[in-house]
Amino acid sequence: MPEPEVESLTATVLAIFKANGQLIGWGDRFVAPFGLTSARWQMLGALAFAGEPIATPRIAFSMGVTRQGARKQLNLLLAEGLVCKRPNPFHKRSPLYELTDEGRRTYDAVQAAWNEHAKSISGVLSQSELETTLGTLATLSDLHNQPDEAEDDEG
Amino acid sequence: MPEPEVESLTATVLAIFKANGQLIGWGDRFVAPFGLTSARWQMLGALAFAGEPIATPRIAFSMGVTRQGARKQLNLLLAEGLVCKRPNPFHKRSPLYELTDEGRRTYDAVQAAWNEHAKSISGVLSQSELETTLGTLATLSDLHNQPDEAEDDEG
DNA sequence: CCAATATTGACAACCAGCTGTCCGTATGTA
DNA sequence: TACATACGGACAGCTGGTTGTCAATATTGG
Repeated sequence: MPEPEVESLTATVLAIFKANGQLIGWGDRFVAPFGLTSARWQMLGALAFAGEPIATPRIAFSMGVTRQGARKQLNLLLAEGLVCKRPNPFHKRSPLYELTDEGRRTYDAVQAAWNEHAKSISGVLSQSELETTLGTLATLSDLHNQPDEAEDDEG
Repeated sequence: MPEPEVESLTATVLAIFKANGQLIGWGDRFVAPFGLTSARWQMLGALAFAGEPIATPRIAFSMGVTRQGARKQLNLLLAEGLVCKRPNPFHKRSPLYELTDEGRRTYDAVQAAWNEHAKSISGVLSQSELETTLGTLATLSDLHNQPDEAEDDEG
């Protein structure tokens, strides 16, 4: 039987895996009426959050996925007309991406629905709980990130 | 700009996605020397935790994945000799699974290494933080599980 | 100006989940 | 027993992530 701190950590990691699976599944069902999937919703969100045309590698970094993973979704969203390319004045082969009007409308509609849902469950999760959770998740992410991509060791 | 409670929830969900990705990647690297992947490590862990021969659907439920997902890993582990079938006296087509000696040895070795790692980072995450996080993740999982398990508030 | 190196998109292969379908086996009920 | 339903394995196909390789484009150094 391992020490209690090891058990807590193990349980937390397993809970992350489980929550991830549940949330992906729920998200897929949630945005299906809008013609989206969890992954595309997330990508639209990253583009909306960026606020300006942005290239693939930066989007990938901001989402914590690889360049190729982001590229795949970006190309799919491009084919669906939710995202458009803009020429990158600083790089001929790496265009910038931004939401189309339709992409923006779709995203806004989904966000309105998400806002409703989030408010409806905000009663059972206190702000401080969420912030503690956020901090723990950030720490765990940080402690297990790629050694060559970014090393952020302060302390 | 959404309300703060909605923002916290959104940030937490995104942090779950990110932590999940980082931990899967880290786990793959961590157990590669043992000839495992994150998914197989998890499966070995579920079998070890069960403590007795167990059938596919129960393992799937305990891991929060589908029957088919669990079955796939189980068959791969079977082919690798880390897991073995035992006849199920109550169901002819659904055998029970348990660790082989090699599976047990491999799992024990990985767990010893994990124990080391977990202890080494237990200093930066307090017990109470982990427990709060665990609770939040469980609540989020519960609120977003399959609709036939529990109802959602979508109107 | 040219050579060496780093970035980047495209493509392929792979891993690990999911769903759907088919068919055999259990189970409950009349 | 007989039938209807539920459960579970095999298989196929899809989604979404990963890595590796290659060719084209930037960037840097001599």
